[in-house]
Amino acid sequence: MPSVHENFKAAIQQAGYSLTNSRLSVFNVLFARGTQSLHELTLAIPDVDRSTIYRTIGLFEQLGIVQRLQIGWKYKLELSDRFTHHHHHAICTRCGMIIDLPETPEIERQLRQLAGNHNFSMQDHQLEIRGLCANCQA
Amino acid sequence: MPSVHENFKAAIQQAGYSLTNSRLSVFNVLFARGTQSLHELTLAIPDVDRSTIYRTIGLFEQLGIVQRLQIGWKYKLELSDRFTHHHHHAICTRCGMIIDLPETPEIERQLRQLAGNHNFSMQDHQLEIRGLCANCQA
DNA sequence: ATACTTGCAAATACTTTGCACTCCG
DNA sequence: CGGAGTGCAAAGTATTTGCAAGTAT
Repeated sequence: MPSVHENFKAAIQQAGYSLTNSRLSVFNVLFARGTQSLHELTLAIPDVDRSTIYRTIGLFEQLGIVQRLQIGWKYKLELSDRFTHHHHHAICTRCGMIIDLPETPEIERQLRQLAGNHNFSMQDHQLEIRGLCANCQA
Repeated sequence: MPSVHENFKAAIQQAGYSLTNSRLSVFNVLFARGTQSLHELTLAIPDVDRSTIYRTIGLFEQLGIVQRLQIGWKYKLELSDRFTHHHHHAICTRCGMIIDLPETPEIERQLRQLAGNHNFSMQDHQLEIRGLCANCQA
């Protein structure tokens, strides 16, 4: 049972890239703090240059290590399903809170079928639900 | 049965805003050309200043007339469900083509239930499926 | 008439790039 | 050692804002 970090190391190296301190830092912050903006990431890792963080995120995205998540006008970053469990997002339109919702096999199955009906082969999907969280419904 | 344009006019005016030529142009281009980037929008309407287009899109989004759609790193704009039918997007990761998929009541029902299980009341949702289109599967 | 809108130009914010230097394998 | 990776600074894009002038109701 490989650990998360071994998993990360393998993802980087098997693709032929080096495991550097910058890349490790970015990964660690994403792992420790979860979903966040690129700006937050740069604040969390002041010793690594902004441009390096951009390049790192670009690489991670290409390798499927992180995914972007659109929240209204802005986007945030988080580790992909490979490092967390696949989940969806419920975003409260009033307070902005993000709740993670688990994937259900039934929904997954339906989506695959829907795509298949249109001769499209699904590799991946992203779902965002907007509405009101428990607090804001009051 | 109100026409699309009457519908638009009502949406703007009932919210207390004026129906101006700029706003009408932006709406018309979105209606005629479908999903497109803000940049494409400015090219299509050179007589309207960029900042006005930004402001217009901001207003439209706030009024629920347009929605943003994330395509990889960039976003595109399209009219919301109120002016088109609700649909999902399948994006080919190879050629970038976007296919519209119809909503199914069954998926809708499941999502609402999933949200409800977490005390979240769903107002709206957006789904993006990534994979390969028929051509690129070859 | 008058408050809402727009154009213009300038300020911000965000992202990418070239190049010389550093570090990993 | 040799090429991949990084910092720095500067160039590009994208987006927002203040204000004077224009316009819809």
